[in-house]
Amino acid sequence: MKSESAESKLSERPRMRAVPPYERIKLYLKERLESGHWTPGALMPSEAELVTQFSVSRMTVNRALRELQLEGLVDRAQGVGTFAAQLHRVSSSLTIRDIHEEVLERGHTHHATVHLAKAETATATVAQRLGVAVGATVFHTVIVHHENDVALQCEDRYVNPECAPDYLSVDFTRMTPTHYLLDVAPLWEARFAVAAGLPTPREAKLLGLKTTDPVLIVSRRTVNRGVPITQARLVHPAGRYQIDGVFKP
Amino acid sequence: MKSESAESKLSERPRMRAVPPYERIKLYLKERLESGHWTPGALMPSEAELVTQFSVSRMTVNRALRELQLEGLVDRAQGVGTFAAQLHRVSSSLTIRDIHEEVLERGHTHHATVHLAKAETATATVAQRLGVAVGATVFHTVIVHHENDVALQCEDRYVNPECAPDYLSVDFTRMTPTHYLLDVAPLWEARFAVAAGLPTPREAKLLGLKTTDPVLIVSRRTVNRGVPITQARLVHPAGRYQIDGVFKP
DNA sequence: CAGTGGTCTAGACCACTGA
DNA sequence: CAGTGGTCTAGACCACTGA
Repeated sequence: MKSESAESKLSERPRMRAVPPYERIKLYLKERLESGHWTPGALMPSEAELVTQFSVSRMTVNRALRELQLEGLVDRAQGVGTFAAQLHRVSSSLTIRDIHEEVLERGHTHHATVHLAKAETATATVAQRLGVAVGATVFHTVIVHHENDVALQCEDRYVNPECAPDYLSVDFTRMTPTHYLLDVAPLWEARFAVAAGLPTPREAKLLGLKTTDPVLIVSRRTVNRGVPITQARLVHPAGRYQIDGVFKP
Repeated sequence: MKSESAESKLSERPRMRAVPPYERIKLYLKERLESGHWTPGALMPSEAELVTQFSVSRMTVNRALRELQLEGLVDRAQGVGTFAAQLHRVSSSLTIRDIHEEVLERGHTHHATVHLAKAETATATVAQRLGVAVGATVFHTVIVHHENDVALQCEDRYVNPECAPDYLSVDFTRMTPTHYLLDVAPLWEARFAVAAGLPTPREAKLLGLKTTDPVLIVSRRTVNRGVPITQARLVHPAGRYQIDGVFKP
C-alpha cells in the first residue's frame, strides 16, 4: 500500500488528487461485481475483512459499502452481511427539464405563445387534482412552446392560487410556468405519467396536427409540503419529441 | 442530547430505533430548505457551526451534508462553504421494470407468445447498434406480452451472440428476455428513449391494432463493460400502457 | 455466543478559497 | 491568514441474526 502510493505520486500530474481509499475500495468491489465474481445474492466480504485487506479503518470501509448500497449495487443486513444486489428491477434516471432550457441547450431558439391565461372556477376533476373545493378559483394557462418556430409542446396547466397568487401576472413569453413555479415553491415533489395518445381538437389546432396524429403526453402533478401546486398536461407531436434516459448501475 | 435521548426512549415504543443524529440534522436542514429559509444559492451553516448547534462530532455533520449533496439538495465547495442547491433542473426517477414482474405485481397474469426466435445475419443498422460486423450472426426475437390475455407489449429484440450464446435455447414463455439477459450479464448500462408513434403493420397485427392507432414506443440499448448486449423496441398500445415516475427532492 | 452492520466520537492532516 | 470542506483513524457501544 505505502509503496503504491509513493509510486502513484510520482506518476501523477501535480494537483491531481490521488484517488482516496474509500473510492479505491468501491472501484475494487465494482470491478469484481461487474466481472461476475459475486453473482446476485452472493455473500461479499465483511467490513472487518476489507479493513484487513486494505489496511484502513472500518469507517472508511463502511463509507465505501454504504455508498455502494445507495447506488443499489449491494444489499446489507445488520447481523448478517453484505450481498451482491439483485439487479432485476431496473430503475432508470430520467430527466424532465424545463423546456426553455432544453431547447436552448440544443442551440435552438425557444418562444412561447400564450393562448389562455385566466382565473376559472374549478370543475370537479380539477378541484380534486389541486385539492381545492369545487367552484374555488384556480388559474388556467394554455401555452404553446416552439423550437425554431416549430410547435413542440402544448402545455395545459392548472395552478393552485394559494401557492402562486401572482401566477397570472407573469409574462409567459419571457419565463416558462415551470421556471416561475420553481422560484415560488423551491422544493417540491412530482408524480408524472408518460403515455401515447391523440390530441384534442384544440391541441391539434394549436400544434398544427390532425386529430389522428399520435402525440406523446406527459401528465405531471406537483405537490409542495403536501399541498398540490399545479397539474399539467404536456402534449408533444410524436415525431418531434422524445424523452431520453440513462440507466447506470 | 443526553436528556433528550432518555426522554425519547420513554416515549418510543420498544424496538423502535431512535432517529440517529445524522438523520435528524438532515431533516432539520431539509425542513428549512423547504420552507424557503435558504433560497437557491444561499450560504448555509458550515460544518463547524452545525457541530456546535447539534453537539455532535464533525463526522456526523459531514455525513448529513454529504448525503444531502448526493440527493442534490445542496452544493458544497471545499474552502468556500455549503449552499442551497439550484433546483431548476428536475431529474426524475423512472422505473423500467421487467414486464413479467410488473404485471404480476398488479395481481394480474402474464403470458408471452413467441412469434420469432432465430439467428439472422446483421443488417447495417443492427450491426451498428450491436457493434458487430455487417453480415455477422445476431439473434432476433419477437415476443408479445399479455396481461390477463390482453396484448400489452410487442418486444422486438436483437441480441449480440457473444454476450448470450445460449439465448435462443431459452423458453421465453417461461422467462422474459430481460430477465434472462440480466442473469447472463449482471451489471450493465442502458440508454433508452420514450416516444409516441404508429405501429408497423406486423406490430399492429400482433397487438390487435389498426396501423393508425397510436402506440408508446420504448427503445432501449444495453451495454455491458462497453460491449453492446442487446437492442430492443418495445411497442405498447396507447390506451393500455403508461410509464409512471416520481420526482422527490 | 461470535460475527455482522449502524452509528458515533474526538481527534488529525490536508487542499482549497478568499481576504 | 483563518475558515472551509475532504478524508482518515482507532477506538467505542449498540442491535441484530443465526448457530
